[in-house]
Amino acid sequence: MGVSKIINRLKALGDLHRQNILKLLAAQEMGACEIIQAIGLSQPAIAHHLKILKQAGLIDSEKEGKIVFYNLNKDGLKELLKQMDGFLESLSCFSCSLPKPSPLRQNPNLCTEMGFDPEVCAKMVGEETCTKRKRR
Amino acid sequence: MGVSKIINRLKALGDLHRQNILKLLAAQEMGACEIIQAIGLSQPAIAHHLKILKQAGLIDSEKEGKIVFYNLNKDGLKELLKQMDGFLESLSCFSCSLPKPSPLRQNPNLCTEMGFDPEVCAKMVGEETCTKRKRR
DNA sequence: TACATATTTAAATAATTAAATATATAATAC
DNA sequence: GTATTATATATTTAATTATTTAAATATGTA
Repeated sequence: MGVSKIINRLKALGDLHRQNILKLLAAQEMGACEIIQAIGLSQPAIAHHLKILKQAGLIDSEKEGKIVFYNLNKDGLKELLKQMDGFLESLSCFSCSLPKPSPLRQNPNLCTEMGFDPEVCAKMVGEETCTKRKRR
Repeated sequence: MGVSKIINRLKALGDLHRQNILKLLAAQEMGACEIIQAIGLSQPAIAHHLKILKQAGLIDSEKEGKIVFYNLNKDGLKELLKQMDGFLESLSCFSCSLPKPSPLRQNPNLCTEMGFDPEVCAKMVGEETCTKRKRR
């Protein structure tokens, strides 16, 4: 359950309604029908947002009778913070190293000639993305 | 510059192409034309993504001659981590308090009767959102 | 004039939403 | 007990809206 990918969590958090739902759940546990009333969207729309938040591992649900109760998944939220930290770490955000200058600084014509080193690209974002496109 | 809202930053980060651009810039500074070749999207599409990242304060740009060079905005990225931490803090993710149970636990009929306390709602997500909808 | 990038425009795609429908549980009638 | 009705939520469908994209155009620089 606690293994949602960071991209899904970021997308889930990148919506104001969903952020508001999280804020409500921070105040207290809520049944779905309460969330509908509080947010003011239709029942299917709320169900949709709750599903996205659940799949992202940001909330939990528990059914009691005909009511489904929702709560924050604090572990999932904390894990997202760790994921963010790891992502920024991978971008060397916490090291003081100055960025390596682009080869274009030395030779501005390089852009039309050969462009960015495909090996470095493949290393950063994966083969498929980088080799797909042929030089013009 | 360093004051982008968290929602814009989350939206900016919630796209795989844009994450890949950040990863490329972690390896080195790049001219826009290099990024185009590395990612394999059209020039206008890359320009669009770069604009979104710039507006979110996640990258910087510097023009030299006809080439625009892009770099990570490490301060912006670090600030986002702080914003995330603050957001989770506001959700009490780091306190051990058990969530207050929904009043529906006691009285399952409350949902059709009166629903969620409008005052708590307003406090969490703002007046507009909560009072808009009239009780049925 | 040629090149690098940004902007505008229009098309394609994806996300959001509400209406309609389906499922499950509870309450009531018989 | 079984049937019936009502309630809570999920799912499906279709419409709307926002995002992404490429083609065309504009701007700035060598």
